[in-house]
Amino acid sequence: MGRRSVHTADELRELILGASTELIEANGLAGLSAREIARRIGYSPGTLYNIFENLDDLVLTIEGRLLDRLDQALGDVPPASSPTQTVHRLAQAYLRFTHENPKLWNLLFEHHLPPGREVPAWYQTKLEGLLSRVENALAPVLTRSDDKRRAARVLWAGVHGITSLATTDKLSIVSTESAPALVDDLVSAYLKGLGEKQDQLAT
Amino acid sequence: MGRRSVHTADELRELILGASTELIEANGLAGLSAREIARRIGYSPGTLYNIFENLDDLVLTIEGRLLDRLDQALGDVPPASSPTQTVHRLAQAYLRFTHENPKLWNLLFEHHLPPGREVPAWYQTKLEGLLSRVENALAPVLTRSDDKRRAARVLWAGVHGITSLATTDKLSIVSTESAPALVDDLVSAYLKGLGEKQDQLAT
DNA sequence: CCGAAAATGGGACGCCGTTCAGTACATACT
DNA sequence: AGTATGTACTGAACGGCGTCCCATTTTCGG
Repeated sequence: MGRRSVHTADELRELILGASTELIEANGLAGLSAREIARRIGYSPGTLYNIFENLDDLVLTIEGRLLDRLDQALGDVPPASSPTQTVHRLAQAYLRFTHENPKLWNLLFEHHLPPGREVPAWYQTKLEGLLSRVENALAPVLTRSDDKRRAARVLWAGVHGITSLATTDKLSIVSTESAPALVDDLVSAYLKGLGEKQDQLAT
Repeated sequence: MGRRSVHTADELRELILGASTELIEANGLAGLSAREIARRIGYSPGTLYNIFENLDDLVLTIEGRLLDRLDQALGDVPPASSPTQTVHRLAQAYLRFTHENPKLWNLLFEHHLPPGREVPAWYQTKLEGLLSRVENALAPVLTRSDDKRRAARVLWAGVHGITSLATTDKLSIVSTESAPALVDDLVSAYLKGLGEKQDQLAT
């Protein structure tokens, strides 16, 4: 068979990404297969390889879009009266996002590149963009940029840890329902502790 | 071929677990395959299924032993002068353990059971045992058992988040070298913040 | 209208997990 | 010692997978 031209390359690309996303939302990374994608969109497996280098490339594309969506969700958070409150809002928005897209979110951690292959540069850039949202929220309260960097990373990792344990079947040390309370507790206690430390340094 | 009886069932079990562990340490879960295990130990793939129900069963067994090893490592941590210091030591011991066994540790999060299958009861028990080590360390400083539970979970999840981001290729928001400092920062600021909260409640 | 380029299908290769019938061996019994 | 019994084991088979590639068909430029 030859050129069908019932879909443009871009349309085909979106078809593939759409079908892939559905498969992942249904069954995680394990539910994804080139053959199943092809079946769903009515093309043969080989066609996928005209558009994506391989499945890893496809998955990275989906991950990129997911990071964009999270960035947008965090961007939609209105700044609150205090930096502390803003961080709380960001953390809860992150939590909400992961809760609404659990399988897709897990993709970021389920998926590994084959040994030796590096993550693309734009991927790292997107992550830094997300982190900088937290850093900016912390700016009024932490002036030293090293402190800001560290605090943002600790908070990010902490919230990630909670959501990661909550959305993973394999050990719910943390239940889905308790996650928001834990996140609040982490953010408030950690920031309070940081504040006290600063006071000590100031005296 | 018939019974070889060059190895007892227990020896065979250990051979299989040993080869599997090596494969995972080399290439993560992706490096594990029933056929490759069989090749390495000089048996046919079918033999594995006399001893383990399937690969998931085998992997869960490895995970169980890993959790036991971590439990032992945490048990070897000597109590410090203050509860806060003890928690610091526990956190650093956890970090060290994951750093020394990165691929094996990642197994806990890479591996998912097929949909519908639940984690065995002993697995949950082991996890609770680990958590209770943190709770016990917090006991002198947090009397309300709810507070203890929450604080232990937040700390556990927080440290997990940091190590998880540090040991994952796919985005090193956190570098391996900076992880210990982040863990210290998290523990000290969080506990300080908790202390202040308590003071407030006491007044 | 024809030739060239491009897109696609479909089969092939070498993997995978898992199952199972058959076989060769060790043991138990006579 | 010889035979019967049961079991540990093999190896092939099934249906799946990712990826590659060639033949074919269709579209487009001239």
